[in-house]
Amino acid sequence: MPKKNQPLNLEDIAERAGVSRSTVSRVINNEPYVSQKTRMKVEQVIEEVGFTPNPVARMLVTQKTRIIGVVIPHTLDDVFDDPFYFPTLLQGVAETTNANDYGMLLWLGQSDEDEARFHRRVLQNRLMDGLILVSIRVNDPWIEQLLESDIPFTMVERPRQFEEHVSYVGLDNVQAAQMAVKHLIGLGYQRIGTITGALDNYDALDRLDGYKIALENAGRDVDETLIADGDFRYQSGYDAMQYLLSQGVDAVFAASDRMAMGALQALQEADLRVPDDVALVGFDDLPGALRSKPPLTTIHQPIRQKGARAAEILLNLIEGEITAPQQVILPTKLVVRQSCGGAD
Amino acid sequence: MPKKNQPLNLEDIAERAGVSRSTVSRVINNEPYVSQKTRMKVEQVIEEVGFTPNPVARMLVTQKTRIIGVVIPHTLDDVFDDPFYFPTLLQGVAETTNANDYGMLLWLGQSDEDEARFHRRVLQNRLMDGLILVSIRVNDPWIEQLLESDIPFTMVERPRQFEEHVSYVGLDNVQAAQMAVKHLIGLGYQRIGTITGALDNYDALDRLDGYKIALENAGRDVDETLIADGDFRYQSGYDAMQYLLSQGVDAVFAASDRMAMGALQALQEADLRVPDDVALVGFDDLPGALRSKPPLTTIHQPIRQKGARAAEILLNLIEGEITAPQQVILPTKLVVRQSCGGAD
DNA sequence: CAATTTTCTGGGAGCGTTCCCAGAATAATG
DNA sequence: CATTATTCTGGGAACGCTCCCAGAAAATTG
Repeated sequence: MPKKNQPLNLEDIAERAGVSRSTVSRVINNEPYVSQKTRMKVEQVIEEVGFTPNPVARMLVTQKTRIIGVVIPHTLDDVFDDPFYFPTLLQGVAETTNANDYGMLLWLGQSDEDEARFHRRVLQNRLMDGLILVSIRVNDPWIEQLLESDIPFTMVERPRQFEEHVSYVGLDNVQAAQMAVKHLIGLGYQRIGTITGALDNYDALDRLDGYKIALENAGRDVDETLIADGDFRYQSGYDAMQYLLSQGVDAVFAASDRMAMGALQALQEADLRVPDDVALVGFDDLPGALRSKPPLTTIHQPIRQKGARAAEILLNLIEGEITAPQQVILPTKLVVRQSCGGAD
Repeated sequence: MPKKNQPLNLEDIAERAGVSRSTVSRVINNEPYVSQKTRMKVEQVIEEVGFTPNPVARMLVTQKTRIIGVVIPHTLDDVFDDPFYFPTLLQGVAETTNANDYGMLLWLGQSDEDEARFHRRVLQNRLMDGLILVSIRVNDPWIEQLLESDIPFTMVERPRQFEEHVSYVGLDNVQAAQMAVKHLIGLGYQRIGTITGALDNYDALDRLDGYKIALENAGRDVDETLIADGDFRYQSGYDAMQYLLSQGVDAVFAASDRMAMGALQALQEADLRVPDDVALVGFDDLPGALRSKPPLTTIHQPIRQKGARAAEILLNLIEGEITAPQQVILPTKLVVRQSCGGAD
């Protein structure tokens, strides 16, 4: 028998096993009401010919694809100045999807593509049971559109709009930034500046808030001239640090490690020592933070878990295990190294 | 009219436009033999209700999914010591898939998952028209299995087995490594060592070959004691450098920038100056190479294009534009910075 | 052991498309 | 204006599953 390249189907298996299509289907889906004997026979045939049911046909009837989308809009160049974050997050998502036999469709916004087109492509492609939104900008229409479309989705930042209607896995950014700044205050620094992340980003806003709150809690005034706008990237940290030096600071909280490293560079070029002349705290705890000179005091965040949890919530939403939006805040912790001083 | 949440189908559109299902299908697929008048009418209705045809139903009949898979087997921890590579490659792939309205299904092998299970999940999931294989290890069964299964696929490294049967986009690694080492020779270094990549990786093998060839071409003997095994990662570069110092070297070619940076660290700790005491050349031209101290001489490779081209070839293969396997070698170039000396 | 319940099995319908074919309408021909 | 060629249109069949229902077989009852 010439086995032509085998798109076998249920009926073929049924025939070979001497049963009906329906029975084979029952066996495959582990349904009850199949006698032990026929079940074994069918399983044997399936094993023999290496049959896998056509997922597309199944999707068509069940109206479920077992695919989730991961959307990273806007060009990645921003995100990728810290290329560590994104792959780690994806690994977290994959952890969950792999374990639950879901697929993961990745949507990367292209720099030269207009946003509307990208939105349409993703939203109209009705191939996904749900979506994970990564690094959504403040006021981005994604959230609203998705809420209307009633496609289940989760975010990996705490949004500020629609917060109670949206599922997300976030950090206690405010709290974390507060910890960092409080630590600097505790060490006796007087003029503590900050380098913010891109202020169209939810995390950046929260970290800035945390900075302010920490100062206020310590009974200090927030000096707006000590707040330098950055965008999470190395270069912006470098530039911001130069500005802050002109303002006079003795400590700086940077909203990302990449910026802290940029700041470090600026300080070194100005022949200033860290932490003796200026203390530095970052955020993220990148692998490189450990190796910088001096090693960077920073806030550790569990990126991988963020992805994994976000995917878990999404799957629960999809499978109707839960129906109300779910919000999770993952813990961060302050990792004290040498860049903030006070260790000795 | 209470618009219940709208899974409209062709027939619904047909009704509203006063035509038949078939005609609507023709309009959507831009087929001829539709009168201008009805075409306009149908298009208007589609626009009005915002209809998109169900992709799953379409897949079922056309037997095409317009989805490609990107497979990164094995745990990513290796790959992610250099997290830059992988996202950049994905961006390249996305460039092509976005432009051609394909989706990109990402498969990340999980560390705790056995390989066989992973293979099955990806191969049996007949949801992809083709695959891109990233960072496949030497002798990995993937290649053979895929060749048998006649699923179109491309690789982003030049494999050493089945080379003529496989489509790939690679680098002229041998040539590139040769350039690097030749450059060191030209600068007069005498004891030139190398730190290899993980030797179960095709690129690593080629780069090692290039190193040897360069020495031979210069009429020198290859001294095996000056070849230190690394695995592309920072730490391995550090360790290997310490070994090479014990052997006595005045220049080192590292098969990745990450390892070169690790080596740099080892050199600094040994109070040796680069390039005065030991010269260093890396591979990859990571963004960080520019910022290391001293800036790293390295081989630049077009990662993003690699992804884009691999995807292009795959789509051609899928759509039958080409049928024979296609091999592409992308150019690399030597970027001379300070770490190799001779600049002044 | 007849009557009822329970387990098991097969076939029809349907998911929403595309493809194919036949027939209607229109245009081009002698 | 009859005939042929061409454009246009609609409906059946198929893709490969799951779901539902009805009927057969087996197990459980009084």
